[in-house]
Amino acid sequence: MGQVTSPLPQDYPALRDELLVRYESLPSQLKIIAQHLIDHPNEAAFMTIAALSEATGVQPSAFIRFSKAIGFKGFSDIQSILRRNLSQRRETYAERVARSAEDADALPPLMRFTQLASMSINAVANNISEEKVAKAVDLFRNARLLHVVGHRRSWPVAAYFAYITAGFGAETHLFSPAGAMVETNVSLIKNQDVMLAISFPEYSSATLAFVEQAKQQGVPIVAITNSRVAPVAREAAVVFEVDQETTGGFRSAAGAMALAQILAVSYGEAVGGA
Amino acid sequence: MGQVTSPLPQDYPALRDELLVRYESLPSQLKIIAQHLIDHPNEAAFMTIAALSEATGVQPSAFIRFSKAIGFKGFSDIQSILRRNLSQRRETYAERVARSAEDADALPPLMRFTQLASMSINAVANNISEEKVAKAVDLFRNARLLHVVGHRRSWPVAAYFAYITAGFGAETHLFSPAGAMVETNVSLIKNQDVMLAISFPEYSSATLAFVEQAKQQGVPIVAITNSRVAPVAREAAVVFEVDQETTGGFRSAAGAMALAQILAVSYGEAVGGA
DNA sequence: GAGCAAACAGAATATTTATTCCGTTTTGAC
DNA sequence: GTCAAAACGGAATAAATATTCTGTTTGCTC
Repeated sequence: MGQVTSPLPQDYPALRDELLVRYESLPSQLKIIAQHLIDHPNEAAFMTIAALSEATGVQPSAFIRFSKAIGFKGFSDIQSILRRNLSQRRETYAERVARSAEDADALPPLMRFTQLASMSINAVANNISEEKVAKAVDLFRNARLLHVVGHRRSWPVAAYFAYITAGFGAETHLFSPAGAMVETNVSLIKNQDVMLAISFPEYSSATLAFVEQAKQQGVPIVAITNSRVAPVAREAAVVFEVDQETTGGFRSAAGAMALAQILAVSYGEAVGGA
Repeated sequence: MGQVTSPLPQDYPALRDELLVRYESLPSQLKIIAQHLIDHPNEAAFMTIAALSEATGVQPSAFIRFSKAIGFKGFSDIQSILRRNLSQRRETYAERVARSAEDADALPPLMRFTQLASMSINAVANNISEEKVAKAVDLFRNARLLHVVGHRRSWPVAAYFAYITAGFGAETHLFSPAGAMVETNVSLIKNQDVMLAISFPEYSSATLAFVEQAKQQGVPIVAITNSRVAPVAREAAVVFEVDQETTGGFRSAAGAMALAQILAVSYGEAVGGA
């Protein structure tokens, strides 16, 4: 009792700092609690211990051990700090957007991009059809090799799709972004394959070249692009349109990424991957 | 019982409207309560009935009468509405916990992922701060070389950021995903550089190794990760937390992508790129 | 101003929620 | 491997909080 100890945190910033300092020295269950309080202070502020226990998978009694380990009398002391902090909260995103509803450009600059991303995703949510996804997945699962092509800003989408499907055990071939080994890449395309092509304006000529190679080999194409009449769309067996919203000349990749995830996970479920 | 009545408010705006409409027709004590809830919804959210009784000078039992007069079963129902309103993120998070089993999977399967993506982006929008972005951008623009590291599912995010900043004329070095040329990569890290590290569970050991290399060279780290106590966060000068919501074990990359775009475009504006 | 219905205060009760206790398991040192 | 200390899980208990109940008061109608 008479030992030297840092004073008990009285507000949330102090509490957070204290937890960050102590984190490494805490036992496993208490680490989970500390992390949860650091990552989700607002939720924890008005959840009961039972609910937090459910959310974290840690027993209620551990929350008391945790509180006492930090120096508090009980968990309620910690919660009251969280609650005080919450009552001085910032305006939420939705409120800020609502407040500057009409003059969209009056949005805080950072908000423009998150709003853009939301719009992009909503567009995907509204336009996607189960049938098309099923059709694409059928092509994927019956293929010998699954080629994925995308350059420039479409490259991350391609890489994302390739990563997830590879995790499901798919034989995936992601075209490397450097144009260097074009021939090597092309020579891999065989009759029984399928190709996912992702292409947005201004359409990369390299992507288009690969697509036409595939087409000549009789390989079906699944396209993610912005328009039914985009170059890759005309060659494709299945076309997913993602209308990329723009603000100030910047496009959001969020919709295309969400779609890539949907296709990849649907594929995974179809092949019974974990 | 069998009478026509307006449906019970489910969220705070609806509750507030309902109270405003009914206000004049309420008896005196209940008027006081209604006014207090309208004027101080945030405090009321986590006060006990006893505390509210003290604050308003109205007996506890009146709060129950009030709740029933509006149509609720008890005052707890009203408080849960106030609490949901207080932290918008809690809505999604706690809902997931509360009805994880039945409701989440009831959504059309494809919708799960777009909804997940929206949640992920909202979380970013709510937590981002102009100061942190400015700080990160400052580090980026003053650096000799801008290293970008991310593996596995973080790789697309890294590639996206690298692509956009390169377009603004940044000297960008994107660590190649194959572990092959580790030494070559590491030897590029010099004193005057900066590193953007993107890392989510399960944290790639390769990413962490690069980060520690950079740290030893005195290179400042900007981290995009899921928690303040994540491995890369502890080394970093600036930490952006992106809480990756999950459904059925799948994470959405949408939030991280949106953040990468924000950072990249902010950098572009700072250096006056087109 | 008598009669009646609605509203009220305060105590009693039921319910929920935090905390303690203790036997078992895990961890770390030798 | 053995032992001791620390950590843990889960049931039991204590504390708090919400809700109900009852006798009393207020306000309205005639």
